[in-house]
Amino acid sequence: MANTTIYDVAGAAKVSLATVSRVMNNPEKVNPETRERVLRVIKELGYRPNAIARGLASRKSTTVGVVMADVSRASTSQLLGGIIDIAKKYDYAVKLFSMSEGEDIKETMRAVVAEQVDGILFLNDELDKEQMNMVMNYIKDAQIPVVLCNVIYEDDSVPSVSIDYEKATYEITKELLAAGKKNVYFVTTVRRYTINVHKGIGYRKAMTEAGLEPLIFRTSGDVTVNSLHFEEFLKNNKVDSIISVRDSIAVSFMNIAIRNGLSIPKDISVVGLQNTKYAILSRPTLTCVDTPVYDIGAVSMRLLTKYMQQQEVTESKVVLPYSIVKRESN
Amino acid sequence: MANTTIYDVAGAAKVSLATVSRVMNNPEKVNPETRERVLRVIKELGYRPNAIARGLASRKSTTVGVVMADVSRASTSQLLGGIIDIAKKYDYAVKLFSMSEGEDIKETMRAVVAEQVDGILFLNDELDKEQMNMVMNYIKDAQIPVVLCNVIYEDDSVPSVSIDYEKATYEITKELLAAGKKNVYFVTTVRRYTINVHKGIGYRKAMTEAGLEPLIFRTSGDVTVNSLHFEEFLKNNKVDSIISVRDSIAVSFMNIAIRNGLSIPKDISVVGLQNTKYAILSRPTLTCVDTPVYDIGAVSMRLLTKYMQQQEVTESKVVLPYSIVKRESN
DNA sequence: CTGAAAGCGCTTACAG
DNA sequence: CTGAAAGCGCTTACAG
Repeated sequence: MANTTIYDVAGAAKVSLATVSRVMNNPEKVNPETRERVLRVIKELGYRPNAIARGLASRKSTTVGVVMADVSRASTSQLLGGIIDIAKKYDYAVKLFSMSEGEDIKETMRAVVAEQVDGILFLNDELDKEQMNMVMNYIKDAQIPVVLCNVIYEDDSVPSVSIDYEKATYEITKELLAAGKKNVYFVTTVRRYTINVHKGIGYRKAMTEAGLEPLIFRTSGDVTVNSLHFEEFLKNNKVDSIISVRDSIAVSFMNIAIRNGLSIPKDISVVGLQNTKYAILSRPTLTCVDTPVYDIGAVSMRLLTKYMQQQEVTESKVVLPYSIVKRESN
Repeated sequence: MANTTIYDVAGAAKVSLATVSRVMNNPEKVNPETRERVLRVIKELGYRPNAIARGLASRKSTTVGVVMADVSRASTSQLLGGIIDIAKKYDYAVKLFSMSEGEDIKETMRAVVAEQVDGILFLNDELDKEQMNMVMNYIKDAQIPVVLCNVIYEDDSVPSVSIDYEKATYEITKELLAAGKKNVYFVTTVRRYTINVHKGIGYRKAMTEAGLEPLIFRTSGDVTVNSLHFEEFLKNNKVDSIISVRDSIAVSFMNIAIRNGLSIPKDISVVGLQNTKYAILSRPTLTCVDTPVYDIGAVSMRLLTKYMQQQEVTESKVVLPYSIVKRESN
């Protein structure tokens, strides 16, 4: 039972291997009786076609490549959750490729292509414009469908799924301003992730419209590092509210503020832009823009199946809705 | 440049495809001059062998299958981080398979085998004994090397990597008892994950040795659910310390306790058994057994490469060291 | 050291 | 509706 092949099935069902293959791929072209007989044998032997051989013969691997920067980031794993569920539903296998900082990006892309994936889900939002151009051109040359998954890239020809980060951040900034806040800081990462850049644009817009100077504070995603930053920050700046690109950074900020005798939200309002589990495990709980990360993953995967199967796509740039979850921090 | 094949390389280098293949797989068998010539052409054309074709011909896919329950769990993604890094180093591709609750386990295993992976990393610790037996037998029949990654299974013939959860929990329970605690509760999940069961064994042992009755409280991993549980729990029980199988649950507990006017650690000591980011983002910060999850993933993958390449393995059950990180919560 | 040839386990026109 | 045969892009004994 170790390795049943199509020949074994053909032999046991007394048909040719071509017929077995047809039963699996074009059942309607096979006489119902023969079909049933073959199906029975397949079941009996627990036969599953060798995916590699099938891939070579059909020139389709029914595998998608997921290219990401870092799995351990919460958003990455949430995206993966959505991707895997939908991939399973459509019978695609999922191969993972990481592009760590400092590694050869082109080499990784070459590996992805060599693995013969039928489509690519690109989740790495840590590349700069030039690198993105290179990667996208490479994929285009290889003629592999691609969907950007929670990554912003200014080229309308590349399909993508995300939310309108600019608008969401604009909106929540307006809310803080409407509540009478003046010194609204935008706390973002030192690293320039594409989506965080867009959050920043929305924030600036709201501030500028209100006749205020944008106030931006950059810090590390590493909690041990940003704690020290925040002590400094609070000492040197007048601040009545902050908007943080990451929930964990917002929570870290709240902890420092409270330790320094400040009260949240009385002295400072705090909002996050993700709505992860950190937001409900903090004290006070964190008001957030809710980014539907799992859905972004799921929808990307679904969109990619359409491209891989040459189905018609009406909307190549999907913008999912978001909501704002009001909690205790503002 | 879309799809360079071995024939293109052979043609351009004026050798047969067999020689090109040898340059890639057994370079020492090729005349250095020819080898250099071929390598130059490979580089020029940006050639990478079609992984699928190579897989079929060599009957090795250089792919490992990672079988897990749920990607979005923090520990899963951390394990994945270690796995991916090492897989990349050894030139293995990584394919993901999820086994969600209620799905057909055998069907998933059939899929894994059909995908022709060279080895399996099994991360799903949510199966019961019977299910594990079935899965392990299936893998054995298929003759695919497997390593259990942070999963406990009582069969010494199956290689695995984890820490000694029993001992770690025993130790930290002893520490609490040594500090004079009497009502030490073990807070675990309703679901019986294999590693949590082993944590429980260590806890019971310490309690029993101290002549105390084990006090076990089961709750949900879902914060909105366990918050309510904890209110009830605090009302009805005398408790001076808790040990939680998950950091997030410990943090949730602290929040509820503090909201109910209790002080941590003055009234209740709290410790976690993971050491995730939750432990440093809580107020107070959480004392933890530090489980080196990334390392468990990395070491599992390394171990698996040895099996896949028929290298000798001296230690099939790897038990990694852990440490205890003292913070503010006890 | 190198090439011709068989074969990996499938799919897919092509006949019949 | 079914089978024989070619072919997918490689690897690997086998000759030479």
